[in-house]
Amino acid sequence: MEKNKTKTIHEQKINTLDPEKPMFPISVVADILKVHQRTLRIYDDESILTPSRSAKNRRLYSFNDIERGKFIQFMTRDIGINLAGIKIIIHLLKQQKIQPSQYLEYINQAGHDLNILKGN
DNA sequence: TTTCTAACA
DNA sequence: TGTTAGAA
Repeated sequence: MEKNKTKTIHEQKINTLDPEKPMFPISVVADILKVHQRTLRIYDDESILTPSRSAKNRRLYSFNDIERGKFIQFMTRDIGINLAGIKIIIHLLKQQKIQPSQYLEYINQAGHDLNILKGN
């Protein structure tokens, strides 16, 4: 019937939902974040968003990587901070062990507190 | 066909 | 930031 069924349903479910599992190629992420692939490669070069790599050296982004990407876009587009600033902020968030799923909430609150939000 | 790096506009 | 050449 089903070939290659070497894992239990339970294990497969865990794999599917693991937010750190590298799954998406650069094209998909660029589309989701509405940025050029070039931009994602620059983030990678600058150690701002560093996906893992496949055996063939292709970038593979996880759900958490995409959350980090949304956060980066929010900071660049809505707050107007540059990459040097983003680099520092990400470093601080990491130190404080803030999870990627909370990045947007965290920085949005900070933006309101400081009245530095553009638009919205 | 897609992604890679590097370089140029 | 966007585009492209050439390789893999």
